[in-house]
Amino acid sequence: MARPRTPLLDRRRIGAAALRIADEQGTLTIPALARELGVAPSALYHHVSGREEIISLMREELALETDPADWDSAQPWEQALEAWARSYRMAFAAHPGAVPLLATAPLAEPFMHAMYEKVAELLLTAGFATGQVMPLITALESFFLGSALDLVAPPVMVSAVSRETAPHLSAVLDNTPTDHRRAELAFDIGLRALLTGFRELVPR
Amino acid sequence: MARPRTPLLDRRRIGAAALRIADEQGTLTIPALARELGVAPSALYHHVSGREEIISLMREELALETDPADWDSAQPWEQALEAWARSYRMAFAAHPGAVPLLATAPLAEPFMHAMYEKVAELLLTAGFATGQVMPLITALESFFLGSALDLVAPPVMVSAVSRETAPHLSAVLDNTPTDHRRAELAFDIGLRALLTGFRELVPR
DNA sequence: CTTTTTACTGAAAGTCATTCGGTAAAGTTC
DNA sequence: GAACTTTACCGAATGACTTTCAGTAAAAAG
Repeated sequence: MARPRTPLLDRRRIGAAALRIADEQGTLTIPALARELGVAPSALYHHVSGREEIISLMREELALETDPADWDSAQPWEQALEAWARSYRMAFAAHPGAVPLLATAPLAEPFMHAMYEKVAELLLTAGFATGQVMPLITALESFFLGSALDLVAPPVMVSAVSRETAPHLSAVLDNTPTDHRRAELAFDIGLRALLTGFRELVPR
Repeated sequence: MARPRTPLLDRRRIGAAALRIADEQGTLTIPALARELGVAPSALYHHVSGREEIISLMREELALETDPADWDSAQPWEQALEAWARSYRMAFAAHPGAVPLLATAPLAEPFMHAMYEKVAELLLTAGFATGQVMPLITALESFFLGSALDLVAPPVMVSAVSRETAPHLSAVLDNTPTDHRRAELAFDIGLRALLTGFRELVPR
């Protein structure tokens, strides 16, 4: 019960386990994470500086789950952006319980740079102005993140009393699915709108 | 030191003080909030059920800060939506430190209903199909929330090393402001794109 | 004036993140 | 391969936090 013959922990395993815990329980505590890893809580601090860094590792793990082959910069930019969006969304949708933790977690620089470089090149070759590219990327990512949070947002319920005071809302909600398709529809319509809006921004 | 001659607390004061604390310190703790209110921590539990509810009160306070006169459903729908968006954004931008807490806070039903009812009516009279309205609202709100989170996102820095490995990103970042205009530009371009995208969705 | 309700205090319980000294195995050096 | 240094864990301890609960005295109600 001192040093194990083979290391039990590394940053990768910690991040993956933390993602599992947060996904199942909706929160992340060091004791729970240590239990999942079969280790004492204090052992974690030999590999990470603290809870914040663990959450960053989770975000990293999520980034690794987005299949990079999903979107190639060979395709026309609209298709490539859409593929990026869907792979982004799928990663978050696979871990809804962890989304609140991940929403504010900074992605470590090398990961971010790799992704942004790829998208930046895509948009530049598509003909967008240099000064437009970063705002476009940020706007897209904001939408992705907001949509991820929407995955765990409490569903809007119209009670009987408000049915009279909010007739339009009631009618609208009657025509809105209550299951997972609700968030999906919103994502689809928003993504489509963003892409058509972007198309008109390309200098000709 | 028992019951005060006039109540020191009510839900409104608690929410406002909590918003102040979170905004200044970036986090919210019950002791800090109690101190701000000149009260013992346990006193708060006579007015709210716990920390979660306090955060909802903060969200409520924020909603009250959006000037309802800012957007009238009398205007053409594009202008009204844009006004809604800007008042939404301004409220969040006024409390950047609190954004991470507020991002996942559910807004109490009466507030949400009032807002949604107004937007739903707007979109319905604009001619959108009933089944489209809620996805449109959700997509917009996702973008707003994501943009709010972007307000407190760490700025992307291109270190010297990545200048060679990420040439496109470097060029793009050189043409991107680093101050508050960064998030503002992204919001503007995203909002514009969403609105033009929406316009093409109206059944004729 | 008596009774009940209200709005607070103070102490205490339980959980959590984090630190630190100890320990034995693994790796390194000669 | 022996002596050392380093590594990767454990266990205990600290301090902060959220929440509960039994008082308490003023306010409000009857």
